[in-house]
Amino acid sequence: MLVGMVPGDRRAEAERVSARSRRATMNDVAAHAGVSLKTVSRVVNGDAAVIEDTRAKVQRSIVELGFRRNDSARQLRTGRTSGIGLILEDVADPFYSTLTRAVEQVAAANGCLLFTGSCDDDPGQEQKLALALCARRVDGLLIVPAAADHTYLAPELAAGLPAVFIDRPPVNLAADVVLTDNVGGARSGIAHLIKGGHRRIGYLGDTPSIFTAAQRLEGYRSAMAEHGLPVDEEWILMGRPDEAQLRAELVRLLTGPDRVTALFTGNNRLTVAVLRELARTTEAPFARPALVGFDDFELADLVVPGITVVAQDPAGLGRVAAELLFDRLAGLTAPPRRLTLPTSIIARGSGEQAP
Amino acid sequence: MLVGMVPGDRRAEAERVSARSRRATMNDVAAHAGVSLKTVSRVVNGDAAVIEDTRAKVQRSIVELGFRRNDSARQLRTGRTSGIGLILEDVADPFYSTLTRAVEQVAAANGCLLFTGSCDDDPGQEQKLALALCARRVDGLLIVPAAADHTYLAPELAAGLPAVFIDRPPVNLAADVVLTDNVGGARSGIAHLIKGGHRRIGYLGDTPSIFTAAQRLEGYRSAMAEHGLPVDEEWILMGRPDEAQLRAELVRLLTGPDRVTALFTGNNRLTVAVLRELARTTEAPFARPALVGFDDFELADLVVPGITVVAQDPAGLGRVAAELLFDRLAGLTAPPRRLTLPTSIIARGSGEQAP
DNA sequence: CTGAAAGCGCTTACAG
DNA sequence: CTGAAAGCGCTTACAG
Repeated sequence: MLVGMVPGDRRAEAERVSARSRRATMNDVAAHAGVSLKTVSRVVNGDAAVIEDTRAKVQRSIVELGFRRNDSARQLRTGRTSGIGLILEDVADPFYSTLTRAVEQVAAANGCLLFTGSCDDDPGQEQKLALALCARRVDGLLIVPAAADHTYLAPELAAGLPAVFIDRPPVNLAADVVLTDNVGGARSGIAHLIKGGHRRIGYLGDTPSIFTAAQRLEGYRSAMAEHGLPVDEEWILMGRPDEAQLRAELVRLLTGPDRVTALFTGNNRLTVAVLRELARTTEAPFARPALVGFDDFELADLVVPGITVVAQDPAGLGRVAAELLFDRLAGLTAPPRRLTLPTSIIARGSGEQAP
Repeated sequence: MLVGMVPGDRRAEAERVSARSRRATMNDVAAHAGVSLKTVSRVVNGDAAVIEDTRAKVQRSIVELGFRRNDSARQLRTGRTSGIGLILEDVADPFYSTLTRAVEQVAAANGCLLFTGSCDDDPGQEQKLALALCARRVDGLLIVPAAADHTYLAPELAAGLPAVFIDRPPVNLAADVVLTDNVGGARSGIAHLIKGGHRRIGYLGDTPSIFTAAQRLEGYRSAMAEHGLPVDEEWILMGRPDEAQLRAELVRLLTGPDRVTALFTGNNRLTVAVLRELARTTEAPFARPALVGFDDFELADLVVPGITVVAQDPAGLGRVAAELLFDRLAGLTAPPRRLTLPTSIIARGSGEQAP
């Protein structure tokens, strides 16, 4: 008992604590209604085989006692949790939040709740989240992976857990995966610039160890090669530069006799970062380049000129992956599948600028 | 057995099914290691009081059997799920996804996983999600409410469930809530326009039944009144117009001798919708008004002119609410609290345009 | 330092 | 249409 409590407080606290530690159970409801535990279970689960009179009596006891079924017990008995987990880089990123919403909708349609967890591209965090979800016995797992090795999941998959990877394939693990056509998307974006007359095209991509970043760079190289254009390695910039670095690199790329006339940015963060730098330099030391970005983003149509993008389908990735997961839960047995979603070019002006 | 299966398939399927239905338990590990169930429990939970030799033996059995603790059982026994739920309008909206990320971080810091659910401002959906989470016995609930009545949660709170409301207060229920200073924010935005010389200011807000929409409108009215400016009710537009309606209303507001010289938009969806309409009408039938929007958004600095906003702190809302929730879980007993987070004006050009 | 027994709150399998 | 018994896989309380 805390210092300064009066007797009334003591009772109030005892009630609070006991309320917290003990809610009405089916047994309590059964006793209150004068029926058996099993009959309460039938009523709670909407089992038809209960006479209306009994049902009403039980229903009254349920309301009176504030009973709500404890799903932890149900989960333990049935082995199903009606929950799935989604692990991604950062739910605050519009790409991932759109994907999350699509997953949520498929989950809801299948009577499942959704756990979400951001791992910030940290392999350790991914593993920690994934195994925590496994311990909770989620019915399935959806992962935008950060790890470079997924053998840690092998025992879980062997035990029957279905997992679907999104946007990047699993490593050292056989599992379903849903991807964007990164190579084809980048290739089409570069081809678009080449068709517009550009022959010297700079490429800014994410850290090359990231699957999608490597794929998109490959698309760039293959498009250039297809059109018989040489690539100067100085035109390629991979990583996550800070503002100052980016600005310096842009100056380097966009000035001098060997400058590029167009830029391709490998994801929307890079596109926006480049836009911000270009906007800051109105008294620019360089001519504004043509620009095509991988990934659409809100307001891409409202800046001037509008930004031409290679659009992915984040909602489609989430939806297709979740549907595949529920196919597995419904009993689909087939070798791991790899699905690839197409991209589309949305021309808005920045990519149609002449050299 | 499916048609076309060969005996090998049958065994494979049986193994798959049995793998799904039966994982190694602590009992299995105990038998395998030749120790008692309790000792396995001690090892799994990192209990110090186990001699190293025993610990290693158990650890080996755990790995060999692919054991992972079943948290459903643990949850049933302990009454704690180490999970919290977050219900909001739409996780794909940047405002909510930012908020979600902040909640996730606080949850992770407290060893909790996070359930998220979007209810699309549908009261029925909110209730369904909330009660499903209650049945799972989440340790706490975070709600951006859609419902106009929360008595349905009273039995749950009475049973000890802590709940914190975010962005909008609960109705007919005593619970913690974290709000944005909507009245003050809108008032400061309007005052900013008035200081710039505007006397005729149009107001576009969300459906007035939404708490924040009503509060912000109140801020508009009070700022106008404070400065002795009359408000023509024709200047006020509440709701969610489609493109054609919005365009018609903008033409009405922005043309003629009685036109307004500035607009205040009550949320970022309206701000963007207005921007889109203004951008479409380069051969506009009206002069471009000054514009201040409630809510910041990405790229607000990249359109021309940059958009002046009254910025909220979505991450702050999520963080503060989650911290309050964990304070309650840590035993804080105090009357329900109402916290209000301040807004700030970010001037970028659109709001500094002269009448 | 280790273990045997009870029990968390449900559903399952079976009986009548 | 209704019920008594067993058990899901852990942790708790207690004993030695």
